[in-house]
Amino acid sequence: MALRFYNSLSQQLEPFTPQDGKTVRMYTCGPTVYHYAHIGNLRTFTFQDILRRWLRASGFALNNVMNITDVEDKIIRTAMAQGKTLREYTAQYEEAFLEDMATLRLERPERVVRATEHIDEMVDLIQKLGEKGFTYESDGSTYYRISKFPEYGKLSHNDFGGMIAGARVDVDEYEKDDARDFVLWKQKKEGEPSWDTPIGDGRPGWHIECSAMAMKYLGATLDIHAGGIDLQFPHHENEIAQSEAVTGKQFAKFWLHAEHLIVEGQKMSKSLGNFYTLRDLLELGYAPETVRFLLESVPYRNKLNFTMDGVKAAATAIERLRNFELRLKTEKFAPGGEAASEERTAAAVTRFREAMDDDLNTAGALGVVFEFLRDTNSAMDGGKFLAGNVASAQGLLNLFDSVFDVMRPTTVAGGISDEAVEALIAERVAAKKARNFGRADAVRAELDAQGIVLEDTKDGPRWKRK
RNA sequence: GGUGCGGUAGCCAAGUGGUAAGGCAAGAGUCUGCAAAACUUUUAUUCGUCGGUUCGAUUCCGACUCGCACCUCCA
Repeated sequence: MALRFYNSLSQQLEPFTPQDGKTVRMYTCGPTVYHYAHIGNLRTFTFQDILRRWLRASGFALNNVMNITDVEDKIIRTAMAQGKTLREYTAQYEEAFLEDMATLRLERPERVVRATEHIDEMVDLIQKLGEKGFTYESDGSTYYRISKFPEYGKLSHNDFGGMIAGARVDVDEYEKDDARDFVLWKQKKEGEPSWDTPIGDGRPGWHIECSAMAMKYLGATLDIHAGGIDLQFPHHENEIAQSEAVTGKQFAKFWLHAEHLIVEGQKMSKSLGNFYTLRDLLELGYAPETVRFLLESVPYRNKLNFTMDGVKAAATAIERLRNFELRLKTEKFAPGGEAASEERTAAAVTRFREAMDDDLNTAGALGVVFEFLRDTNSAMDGGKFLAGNVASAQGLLNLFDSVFDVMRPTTVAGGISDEAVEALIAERVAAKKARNFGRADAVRAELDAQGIVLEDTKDGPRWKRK
């Protein structure tokens, strides 16, 4: 089965190929930089990273644009309260966000673009919408007239026929013709940052930035547009309305939405005290790759219950993977090759690919890897895994890690060097040989204190960092 | 009220019209100077409840129930 994704637009799994057959033109909704990213945000960005990596593993090139929303009500309010310019205020969080991405090993999209640097494109788009009759002005602000776009609702599959009973009625400070209409350009308020443009002195609405930047860099029709589930409505619905009204072309072939994360079974919120940033978790002593593994382990369309037990389980699971690789690299296998082992590895590769091809079923893919680990460990114990089987097994691990990226421990600065460890181990080996177990145990304790775990195997001692 | 998602072992979590992956935890074992670590192994007659379709359903359909999300800013 070929690569396929669940398309929110059709609500079905669809086979995926980029329009030109080679390069995937993808737009991913990035962060609003008014606070540190929380673990829920990072779940979505981890999904986008997995998506990128698997597209590449499937043989496609990537052209991925991610936006940074750096102008928006909350940003303006807080920046002004702190007496800072927009840029001064957002720079710190943008930097922190990019740092968090790097820490979690999330690849940097080919282009990361700021909303404030694309005001001209937004204004241009709004003017085009105006020429086509999709806008109206009210109190100096410009709105999108949804009644002019009959397909409105096709992404969120909402019925907008009339007011929605039970839903809270929109209370906007501006006058709109229809409660559904959304603002494209907001008139300047006294003292707030603004841009003086042909459509007035003001600032852009939230939705227009993505349409403008996506089409500027990726053309009228994207292969993939991805983001968090909460953006499906109204943000993405509005992007479609803006973009398709102007181009008359389908805005995105595929819409991929990542489910939210909950913490200890509850919605994450500051009031519940279960609101975590990556920094919080690192301070608790968890390695970045442990957090990454946990975020990856549940398929993106399912809610992920983030628990401290889960983080600990993730850490142990990674240990198991690393132990296997260590064994693969250090054990002296007998010469020759075992056909059964080659077949097992080849089957695992196929099944791993099938799981990932199936809408990025990371849980299934992990199952394949762990099953492979168990069976291969058994084969090694039984002498059915030979030197000639190492390369392909390592190849499977490499394929796995090219997507999951958890094998490499995050290095801690200032630790004991590899050479020093080796020297101590050599000393212990000598002590053991001389049956000086007191000294041997002392060395082991010393290494332990340095965060080094020593393992005696039939091929001699091997070690790893905790 | 509308829309959508989900209820699978102690916890997390895949999955299929043909009789339940995997991870963690727990029990047992192997190895070892002692350890540690590692590895192996055991653990759901059962997939929210009740009906229906079927030779056969956890998997399809219906009802019910519980939980969640969105419909307003939100990854």
